[in-house]
Amino acid sequence: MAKNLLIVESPAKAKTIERILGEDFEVKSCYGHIRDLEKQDMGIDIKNNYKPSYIVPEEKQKVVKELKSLAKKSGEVWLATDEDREGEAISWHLCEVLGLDPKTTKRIVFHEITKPAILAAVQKPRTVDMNLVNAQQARRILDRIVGFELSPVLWRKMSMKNNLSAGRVQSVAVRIIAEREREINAFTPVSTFKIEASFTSKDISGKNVVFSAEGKKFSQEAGAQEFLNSCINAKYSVTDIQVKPGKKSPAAPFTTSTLQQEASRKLGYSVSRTMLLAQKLYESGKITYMRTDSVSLSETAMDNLKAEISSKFGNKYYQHRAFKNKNESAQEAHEAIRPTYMENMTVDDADCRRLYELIWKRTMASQMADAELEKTTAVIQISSNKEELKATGEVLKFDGFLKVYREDRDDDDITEDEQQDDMLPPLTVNQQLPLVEMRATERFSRPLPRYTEASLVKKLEELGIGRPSTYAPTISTILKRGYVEKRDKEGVIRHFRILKLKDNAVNKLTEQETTGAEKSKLFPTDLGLVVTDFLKQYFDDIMDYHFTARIEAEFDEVANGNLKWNNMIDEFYTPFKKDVDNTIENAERISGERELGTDPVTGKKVIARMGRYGPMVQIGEQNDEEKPKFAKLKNTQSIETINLDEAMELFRLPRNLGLFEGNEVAVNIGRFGPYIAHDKLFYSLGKEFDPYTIGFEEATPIIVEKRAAKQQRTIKVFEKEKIQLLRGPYGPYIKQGLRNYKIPKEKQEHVEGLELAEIKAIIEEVKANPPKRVPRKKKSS
DNA sequence: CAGTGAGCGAGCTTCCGCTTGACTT
Repeated sequence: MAKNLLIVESPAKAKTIERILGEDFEVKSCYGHIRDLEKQDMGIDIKNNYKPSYIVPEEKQKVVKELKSLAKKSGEVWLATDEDREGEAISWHLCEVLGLDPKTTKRIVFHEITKPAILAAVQKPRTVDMNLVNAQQARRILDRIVGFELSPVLWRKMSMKNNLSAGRVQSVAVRIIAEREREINAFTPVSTFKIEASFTSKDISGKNVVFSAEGKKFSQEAGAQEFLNSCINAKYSVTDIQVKPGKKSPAAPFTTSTLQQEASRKLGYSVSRTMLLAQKLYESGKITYMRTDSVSLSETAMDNLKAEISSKFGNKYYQHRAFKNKNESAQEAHEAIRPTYMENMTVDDADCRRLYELIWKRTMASQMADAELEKTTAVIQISSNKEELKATGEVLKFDGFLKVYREDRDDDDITEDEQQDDMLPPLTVNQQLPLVEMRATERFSRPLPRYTEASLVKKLEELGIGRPSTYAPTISTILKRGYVEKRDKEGVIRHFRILKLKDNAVNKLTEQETTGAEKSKLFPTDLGLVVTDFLKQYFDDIMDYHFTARIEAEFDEVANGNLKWNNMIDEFYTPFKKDVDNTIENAERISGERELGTDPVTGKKVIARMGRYGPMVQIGEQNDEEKPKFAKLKNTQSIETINLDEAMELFRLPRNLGLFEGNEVAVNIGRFGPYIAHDKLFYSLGKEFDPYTIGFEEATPIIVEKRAAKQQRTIKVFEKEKIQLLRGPYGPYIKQGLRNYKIPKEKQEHVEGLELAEIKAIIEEVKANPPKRVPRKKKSS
């Protein structure tokens, strides 16, 4: 009898399942979706009740062909795609393409790749759930409509029109970044003076140790001053000691989002790097599937963990825990991310090791006992006034899960008053405490930090926007489109005041700190800000943070069979299309224009705005008799924050530094950054040079050095034929005009001896057999 | 590689969500 054919989405899963099911089944993978809407006319027949037209994309034709021929030969086809909306749709598309009847074809589901789960699934097949499929079609069609209607609006209305795009997910992601930036710009720090005193007491071994206690906060320096004055010559004694038990519980096992967050905080990985490494671990069978929103573990895994924890740390450290998903949008088609075998504490692959160990620890900790703490608070009385001081300390009584893992937190989750509690020395009520010193330190409130890739993912997940498989690609998209940039920001120096009471005298001093420094954060570009404002103005519905949640509720209604998908789409499309048409008709071009003031020399208006090639400033207007002068903004500047002085500074380029070897030395900023132009040649300026201040003495050595370096790279030149023999980073090569030609390996050894005829032959050879072009790897974060 | 900032308008771009692929500048 012919074998059964069982189709899953992932090839790695196929292998495992084939082992479990044995001889009767051949298990194959369809590699995700096999069909998509065609691009012509959006792939949707609006007039015909939104009828979708699907095609098998080029890159999927091989898989589809193979599945078709296997299906023909097989006894029965089983559909085992993931148990979620997308998985159901994939099963239906498979029916359509393989000529199977969705009403009778066996459809099975499982959430975990374990023998009991899969054998149980095979025992109770169902058929494709068309309501769920329709919910997916509605999702797909709505996303296509939003993306393919909105993007062209941007092409029409933006002066910078190079493949701009808009979409349900990406545009809201940019909005999140844009709004945070504006909050930060609008933030005014408020300072307070916090009282902190340090005392000495004896520890258990009788040694004198210093500990600190905190008091009132004052909003003004005068209040703090007055308080410290009142403490001169005061005595301090303990009036009360309270000891309270506390506990800490471990976090749930990893989902895609929490893995990305922790790998970012603990290992400094970008979201895409985390996913790349996780994919490698998954493909080599080391961890379970890495694109998941589920926090649950399989029974098998739980048993495995119990045994592992008990044998490594003892029964006391084990605690059974079943985690529930707090996230309403979760579809839970898979397990949480965990090691496949807990007995493997690490992996050989050095690249993957740190991520694996992180997953191992988090999984382990999730089934371990709470950590037990003891929190001590001592109240300290001041003899000369009514205020009290409080000293707090924390002692770990039982480490529990902290033995293996401690979760990191984002800056914005840590409240201002929180502090790291250390141990207190043993204190007794009525004990007199000698004061070391008391300080009132000025502290400034801080704005929320800018988003990292990972904290953006966290925010998107909270809003139910995007899916585990799209978090990393979404970030790549908004970076690639130039809506957002990932970069560092240097901090600025700020002074703060300290009032110090020591030896019965109060003194004032000023210290400085760096504030506002950020590393690898997401900043909106002017393009991102301007496009966000535009979309918010004309499409506030789609830009609403809860838009996705709202339509998800409707997709659920479709999935439950209470709503027809075409009706749902029509309800959305009719008003949306009206907005699109109205915007195209009436909206002004997007410029983000901001008037900065007037040029002190000419008295003309100075304006910052978006231009054809990016953000810029201009003196004068288009209609003036004289053409306006233009200058590009620096990378770190923004239309929103640049002031008149900074703008005028930009017009100082190009600068002429004088004559060198009889030719002018000019400095300017071009398409590729700052450069020196000299004798028709260009020399890029490194980061260490500032084009606005660089002088003749600094500029000429750059010319000389770069020229020498170029000489070194040049092996031979044939002026007449415009052929150069050069040394590049990949070895010697031939350059004729603008084209480069690779020199065959066997001839690279003696390039110096290559003659013109031989070189020409190589060029002809390469032209005749052009090297296969590999699609350039997409730049990812 | 290294200007530009306006308009004409051919032909093109674009979405989200599933999944991995394969090779030389």
